[in-house]
Amino acid sequence: MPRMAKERSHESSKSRVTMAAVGRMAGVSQVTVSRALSHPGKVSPDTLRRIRDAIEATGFVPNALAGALASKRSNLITALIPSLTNIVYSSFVATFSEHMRSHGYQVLLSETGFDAQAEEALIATHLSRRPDAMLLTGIHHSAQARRLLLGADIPVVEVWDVTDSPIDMCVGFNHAEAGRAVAEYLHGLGHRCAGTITASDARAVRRQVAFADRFFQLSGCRVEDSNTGGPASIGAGRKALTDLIETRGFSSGAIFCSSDLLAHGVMIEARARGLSVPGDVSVVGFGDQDFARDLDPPLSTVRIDRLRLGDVAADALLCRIAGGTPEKSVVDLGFEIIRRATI
Amino acid sequence: MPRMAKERSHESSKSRVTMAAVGRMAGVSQVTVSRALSHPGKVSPDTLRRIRDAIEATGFVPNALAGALASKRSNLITALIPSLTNIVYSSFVATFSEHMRSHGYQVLLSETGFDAQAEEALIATHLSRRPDAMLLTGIHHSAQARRLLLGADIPVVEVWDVTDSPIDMCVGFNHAEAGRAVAEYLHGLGHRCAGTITASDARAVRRQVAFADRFFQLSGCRVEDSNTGGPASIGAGRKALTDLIETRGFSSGAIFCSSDLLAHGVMIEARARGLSVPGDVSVVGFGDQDFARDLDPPLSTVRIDRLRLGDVAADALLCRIAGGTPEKSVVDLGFEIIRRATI
DNA sequence: TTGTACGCGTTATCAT
DNA sequence: ATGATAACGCGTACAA
Repeated sequence: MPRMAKERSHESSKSRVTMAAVGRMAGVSQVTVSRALSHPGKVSPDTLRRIRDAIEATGFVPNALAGALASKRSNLITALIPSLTNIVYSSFVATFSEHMRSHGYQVLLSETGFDAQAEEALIATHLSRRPDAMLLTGIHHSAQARRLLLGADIPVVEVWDVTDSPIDMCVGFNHAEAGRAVAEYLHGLGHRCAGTITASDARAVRRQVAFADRFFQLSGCRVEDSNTGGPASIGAGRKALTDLIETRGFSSGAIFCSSDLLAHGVMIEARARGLSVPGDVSVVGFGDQDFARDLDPPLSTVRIDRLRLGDVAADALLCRIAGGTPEKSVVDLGFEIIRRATI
Repeated sequence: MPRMAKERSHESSKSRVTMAAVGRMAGVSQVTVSRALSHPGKVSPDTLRRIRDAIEATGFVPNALAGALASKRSNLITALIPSLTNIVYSSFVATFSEHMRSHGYQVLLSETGFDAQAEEALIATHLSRRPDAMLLTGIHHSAQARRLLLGADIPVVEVWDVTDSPIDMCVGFNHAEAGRAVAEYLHGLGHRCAGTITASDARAVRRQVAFADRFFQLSGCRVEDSNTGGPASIGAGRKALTDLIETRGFSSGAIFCSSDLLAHGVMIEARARGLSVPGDVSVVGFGDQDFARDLDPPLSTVRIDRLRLGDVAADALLCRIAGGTPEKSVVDLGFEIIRRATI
């Protein structure tokens, strides 16, 4: 009994045209197809044409998995951010991604939800894709996360914060300094009473604590804080002002919010309560989101150059990938207090 | 002269511990390590322990590229959305990603910037990673894009719109219907004069056109439109109301905005001009973003169940990946007009 | 329960 | 300018 040709036991129906197939059609070997794609100059114009025709005809799309496996370069960058829906992070990562894309890299993005355990798990998953570099948000990571990263031995940039001991490189600003600066600024403007509204974000809390300490130091006024217990939103800001007023004895003064969104909520709630801004309550946001200048009155805030942050982080990674050493492994981009009409 | 061992010409310093290495340390072969990871039940408890110890000791992270190449399953889903910073899309994709993650898939995300050419290029790049499925936003794609997708022969879901001829599956709602519904709703409320404010988004424009046609049909009022010529924002909304009033002769009536953000801008600008909402101008947004209910007055809008959209799209893909056939290849999720205090 | 052999589709090296 | 060949690190089939 004749043995039948063994069937492919593994029938997947996905795209199956390979460089070898393209090569056959063009009358060359697989290697030449590979060369035609990566070093067109090293292939004769005539074969190049035939290969391109064959690619067109077959709809060939190179298999980047195989390429990465063979070359040990995935052209993949991995990024972990706390939240996709928080525009502060998404706008930053959009810049970062575009910068990377223009250099031939794709960015694999995941949300950690501000959770270090989730981050750790994601780091492992991401590393399994063998990224050429990785971006993390913040400087606090689980011990295992650090171990994994160190073991992976790829460029890593931590953003939105600064530290003397980055895993590899870091780009951001000092949150405690920012909190203190706002305290000093408000005090300098004559404010003697202040409250804070803070979302549940560790960096926001550090700003708040620094603000409260410094403001107390300067004015002797104990700063009441209302923590939203969740992500920043306009609704959370309204609730928090209510909380400050109704349960924490806040009557008037300045309010430092951990985000512009909260500040916006404060403005709405204040108006609804018949309180004037900045007459009865002054408000300072954080982030200088684009709507801040468009509110009425325009919102005072702290500007972080998010786009620059994205670019600097991307450049740092690209530099290290190229084998270089960045001038500084820690870049403090600083911040800027923007005075508008709410203080 | 003795031949020296050939050097690895290809020194990359990245993580190089393999299953084979783990196997050596545990005293088993590479396959057994592979099995220990994917089918722990098929490995004796004792070797399983030794393998796990070895993994722990070496910090082994499996190479998903090699795995995908061998198994023809990448556990990667690719998604293309117009904008990362537009919360309407980012909140949807966050749900989608989380849903996929919980099923063992990672999502590779890119922004098209509402540009079909950019989309086409991104589709090719994404396909090179051999995703197990793909998500696209919208139903209009370049001919080449369709060709690529069809050739890739993977599940595809198109979201945020519906059509009778999806590439594969589609989940969304009918934009023209939504525009008409708002026109009818406003007319039913007694409005006889209306304007529109529209961002430069093809779907938004389709809603606007349908709205204008229907409203004219019902009331005889010619609907003036102000197109923002860019993405939606509060600032754009303020400008557009100004434009409507100062250059298009709009004095009072209802305004249908293509997004809640624009509507919010309209409310701010109206107040700044001493116009009352909804007394002088009534406003309807689109999207029901979470802040809509927190504005003062609360914003009327059209709700799209974005989270459900993300879940349904994910389930559709998962179903097809599992080899099943979804009950319906086109799912119309509809929309809901939410009346709050601005109309 | 475990191992051997092979193939996945590409890049790198060396030879022609 | 082009090709042959050997990795790359893992899954799958099959044998032991």
